[in-house]
Amino acid sequence: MDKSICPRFEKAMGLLGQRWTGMIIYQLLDGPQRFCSIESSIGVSGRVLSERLKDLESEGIVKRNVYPETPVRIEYSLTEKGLGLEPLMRDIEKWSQAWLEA
Amino acid sequence: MDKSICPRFEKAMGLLGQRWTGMIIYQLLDGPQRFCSIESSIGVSGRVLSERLKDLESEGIVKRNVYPETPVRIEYSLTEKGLGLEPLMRDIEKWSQAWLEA
DNA sequence: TATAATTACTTACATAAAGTAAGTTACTAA
DNA sequence: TTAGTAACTTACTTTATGTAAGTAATTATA
Repeated sequence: MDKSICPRFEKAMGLLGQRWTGMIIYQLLDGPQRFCSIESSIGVSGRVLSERLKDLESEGIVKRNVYPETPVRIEYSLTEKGLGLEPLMRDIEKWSQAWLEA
Repeated sequence: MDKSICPRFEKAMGLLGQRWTGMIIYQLLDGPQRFCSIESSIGVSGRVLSERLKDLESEGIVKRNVYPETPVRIEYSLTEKGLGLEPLMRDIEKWSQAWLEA
């Protein structure tokens, strides 16, 4: 094993290369959203969504906001770090428009 | 399920969101490379690398070049479509430099 | 000359990740 | 009172990945 690749790049890829992570972030670019809304819009299972949101929160990419109304409302949003991924997401959009069939 | 997300974006994410795919493409940005070289540089198993290269080839992102020398030499390189992913890879680099610890 | 090594894989088997469906707790609307 | 929604969790099944060994062709080494 040579492993000359930058460990930060590797870590970023480890995050983004996980199933659903990119879709969740992309979805949150539209603004804060609730659990069930993310779930239904991208088609991820609750089991995995729950797992991913926890990971992303612990990485400081997503923030969990609790609004103590009745009933309580919980929204997930991107942090500054998470918003930093927008250019990247736009590149994926552009590439997919340019190179993939509809 | 609402699924208002662009199907092309979804497909792109389905590709890039697979384990190792991004690392393979990133590695190939440095130029054509042989199987065992990719294997050792990113630490992917031969089993999965073989699978991914076939997928990427069938998607037209990677090209398999056979040089009939003795012994035969096989190199993998990015197609134009694959090279189109460079800006995206550079954005991941930038983001990881800006937001992740070394 | 026999043995070991390399390249580009494939195969078989074990473990980890994801999907599915049901369950939970708190609350609301009919 | 019954049904429904939101935000999850749990148990179980299926799929994906990791690990290690095997293969075929060729080359280098003792």
